[in-house]
Amino acid sequence: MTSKKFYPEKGLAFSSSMGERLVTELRMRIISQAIQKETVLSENQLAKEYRVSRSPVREALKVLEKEQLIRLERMGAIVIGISETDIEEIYDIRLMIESFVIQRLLHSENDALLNELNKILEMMKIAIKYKDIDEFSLKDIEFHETIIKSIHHRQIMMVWTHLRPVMECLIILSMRYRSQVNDQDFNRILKNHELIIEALAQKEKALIKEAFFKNFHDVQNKAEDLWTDPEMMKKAREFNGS
Amino acid sequence: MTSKKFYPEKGLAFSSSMGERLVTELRMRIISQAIQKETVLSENQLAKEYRVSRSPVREALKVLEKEQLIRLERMGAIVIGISETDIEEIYDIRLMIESFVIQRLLHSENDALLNELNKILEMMKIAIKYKDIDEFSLKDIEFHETIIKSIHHRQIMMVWTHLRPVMECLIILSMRYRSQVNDQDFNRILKNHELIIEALAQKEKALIKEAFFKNFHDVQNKAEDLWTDPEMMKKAREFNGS
DNA sequence: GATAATATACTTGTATACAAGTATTCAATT
DNA sequence: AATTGAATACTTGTATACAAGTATATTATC
Repeated sequence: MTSKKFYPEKGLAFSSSMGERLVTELRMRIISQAIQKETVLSENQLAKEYRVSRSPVREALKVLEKEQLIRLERMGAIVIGISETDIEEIYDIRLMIESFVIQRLLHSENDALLNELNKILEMMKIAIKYKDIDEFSLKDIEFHETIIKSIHHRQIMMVWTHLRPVMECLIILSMRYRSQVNDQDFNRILKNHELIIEALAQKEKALIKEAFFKNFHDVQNKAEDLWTDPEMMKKAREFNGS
Repeated sequence: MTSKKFYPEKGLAFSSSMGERLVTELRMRIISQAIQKETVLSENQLAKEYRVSRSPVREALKVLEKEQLIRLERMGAIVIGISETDIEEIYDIRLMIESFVIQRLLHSENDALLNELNKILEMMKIAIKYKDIDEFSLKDIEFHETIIKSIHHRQIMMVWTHLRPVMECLIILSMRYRSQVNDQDFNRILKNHELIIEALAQKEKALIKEAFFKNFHDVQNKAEDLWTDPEMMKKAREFNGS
């Protein structure tokens, strides 16, 4: 791949194919508006640009279409991108998933889960300490994924898996932005996650819901202007660690 | 494509590529257990079998992997198939989606929707009258899809779109089975759908939920032994209209 | 006979070639 | 000047070729 990468290397699996790398990179470029809405992408053009053959490009475009980031038409793929409405709706789905998961969690043992969550939380703290924002974002997502995984519901997991890549980009960008604007946000996020763990330990539905909602509110609303301000987004896109 | 098709032709879009056709056919074969669990599929073998090149096969396998019907490994794709737990879980998701939709529907105008639903219901009746079971199944799904579409929520729609193909197969097979075992089921299903329309017209939450749940119960539980009895499944698979 | 090395027949990932279809351009004709 | 029509430069869908890696089977060696 030729030009500057916007998606963090460590988010990728060790041995990922060209196709997979292309997907993550294109996805990040579309969501961060480095590739603008309505742009027409063609397989040949992308193949040339990223110095690969059409096969992996084709594969990538199919994935992005399923994520509704592009529209595959007869002559070229049209970039759809992400609107503010989309972001709200994505959090609708996340809320749906996590509500379902909470419900199930009440009826099952969760010591192993709490242990795992504490581990991830500690890692989040370290990431912040060393100002590794991207790592922090990835661990944040891992935190929630761990909770979702714990109920062993394949179909819920599928919905999550399908949603995750896009949400991951949203969170990475949003966190990069915050790290430049308001450092203190991270402390609150850490606190929220501590609260979630505590609430899960007590197994009280109301408490758990409250903890989740609190985190939700914090995550969802804090970076609103990022998505409308091209300058801000440019900064977030080109941010590279500390 | 060479051998007998299990997926109804009319479920396919007019101009679908080899890859798309392959997906629907393989999906149906896996879900209906014509291809058994643990079977190892290779791109070359499938290409030879269906007389196409590796490209469309490859494309199809990628889709089936996303649906968790197969597992792509280094040497071949392993068929996972669908368990009874999976079916339950799929209906969990469907319930989640439809609950969300109901919630939204209460706050919006729905005359156009009711009209559309009545049209589809009438078509379902005609389909039954002429014993076109597959058409009935497809219309049943269209009925629910129409309701979901009506709230204009792209992300909910994405979850549905992702879930639909597998559910479509489940419903098609289940309906084919019922048509051989108990004709009267269809009348009840029709009644359930009438009830849904009426409830939606009255815009009363409790009533709507009841109508949906009633239909759910009927749909979910009636063909349980189909999924465990290979003989039954064989019949459902090879069923071709009246 | 048991084990190690090699040969082989597979597998996928990527590159490329070709066919069929579509938008565009530009010139000829009315 | 407007419109038709052919040439062209694109597009995707599919087939095929090649490289790199992996499992299996066979052979050679002890």
